[in-house]
Amino acid sequence: MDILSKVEPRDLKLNANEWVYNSLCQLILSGEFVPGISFTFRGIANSFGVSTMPVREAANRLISEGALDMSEKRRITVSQMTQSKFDELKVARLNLEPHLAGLALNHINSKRLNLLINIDKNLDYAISTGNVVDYIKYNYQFHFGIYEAGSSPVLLPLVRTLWLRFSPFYRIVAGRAGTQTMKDFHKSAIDAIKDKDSVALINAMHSDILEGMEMLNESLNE
Amino acid sequence: MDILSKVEPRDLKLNANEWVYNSLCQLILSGEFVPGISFTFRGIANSFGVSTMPVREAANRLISEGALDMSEKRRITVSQMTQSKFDELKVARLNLEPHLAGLALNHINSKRLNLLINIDKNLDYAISTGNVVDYIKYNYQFHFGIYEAGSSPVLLPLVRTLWLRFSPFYRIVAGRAGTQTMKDFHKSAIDAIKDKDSVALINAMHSDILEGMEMLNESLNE
DNA sequence: CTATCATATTTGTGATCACAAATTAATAAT
DNA sequence: ATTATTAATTTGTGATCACAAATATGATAG
Repeated sequence: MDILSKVEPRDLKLNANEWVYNSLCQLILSGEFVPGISFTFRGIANSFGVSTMPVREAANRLISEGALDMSEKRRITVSQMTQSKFDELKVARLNLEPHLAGLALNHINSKRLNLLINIDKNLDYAISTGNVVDYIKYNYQFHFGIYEAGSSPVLLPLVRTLWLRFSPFYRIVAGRAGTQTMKDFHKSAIDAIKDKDSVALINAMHSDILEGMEMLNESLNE
Repeated sequence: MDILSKVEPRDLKLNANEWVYNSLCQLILSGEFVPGISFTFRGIANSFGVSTMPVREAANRLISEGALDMSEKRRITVSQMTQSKFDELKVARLNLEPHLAGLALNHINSKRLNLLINIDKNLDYAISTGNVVDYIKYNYQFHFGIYEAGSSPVLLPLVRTLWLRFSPFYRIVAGRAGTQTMKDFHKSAIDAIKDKDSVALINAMHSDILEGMEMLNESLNE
């Protein structure tokens, strides 16, 4: 698998293991890694042109975060989803993310608001053209564009690990339902941000997550 | 620091890095590690009688989970608590743990119930005798005795990382307020389990967490 | 006694090596 | 052609080494 072409070049100020970790995260969050795909330490190390050492640190971290599995004997795989895991992810997202958005609200300035509006425009375009890869990317950017406005050193990394777990499954959705049926509540969220209405934002995010997870859930059961 | 004497001997079926990881977790969760205490990879490796390799994997994992910090330049420390981190931990706990308890309720059989009753007895004794170490231990056992009854592959590890973050601060509480003022809602929780009353259990856990975190919070501000 | 600078030590990081265990390929037997 | 058995390869794990950067130490000057 050609990995280097899909990954940011290494910033030499960063450690090799951080570079590999960030890159693998990016590949997972963008839906580049499909559930079931498998690797080896040496294989990833060769792809990145580093030794196995930084790969072990990066991959082991992702394994401990539940994004990857070390299993099926001696292979690193993108975790398979199960119904019960999915239900827990849904609960965790619904209970944490709206609150996280609420915490961030007061830190969203007009510059960031415009950024969000722009991201949402790109998202709509991706939906209308059926571009799943872009849909996944912009949806992530929209949510974390809100969350990252605040500084939440505990909740933000926690929520990121949730996204690492379900993101690989967007690809499956796309293969089945396409993007045409996708709904979101981003417009309501943007309005709530404009109004600085915390309750409205929390409700919008809750609805958005619920809608998105319902959609994913349907694909899971087919 | 003499670590080996406070740690389970190595089970040779386990990898060295898992042994080190579990041991460090145990030391953190039991309040053995106080905030600010610092280590080096080589130091820990010597304490455990292994090379730095498994220590790096274990410690890096704990760092990524937020339990340890690699900072203050080249030292591994138990993270300092801040008010904002604490508030986030409180929110996360209140939003996840009661629900986790609710999921577990139907899997708590009479054997486990008796175990919980017994743990709570030991907890009361620890409180009355001012034994903080035992208090921390039995409080952990009580909560996770409930949570672990269900199988929650997502929420349970998530919640465990929250406990890894605030547990070191019990020691500070103890040094200030003692155990005498400690209240809990374990009796209500036990009653709810007996009645198989999900709502009552969720409420009891919520109150218990709120109470415990309020107590910790007071110590944080002194 | 204090502050400054050069030296020595210790640190995390990444690469490489050794090894047993597991996987895969190749061979033989039916 | 299919299965059983053996050989070859590849795997994760842990130990060791090299090295630059950061820390600690000690000497020197005021």
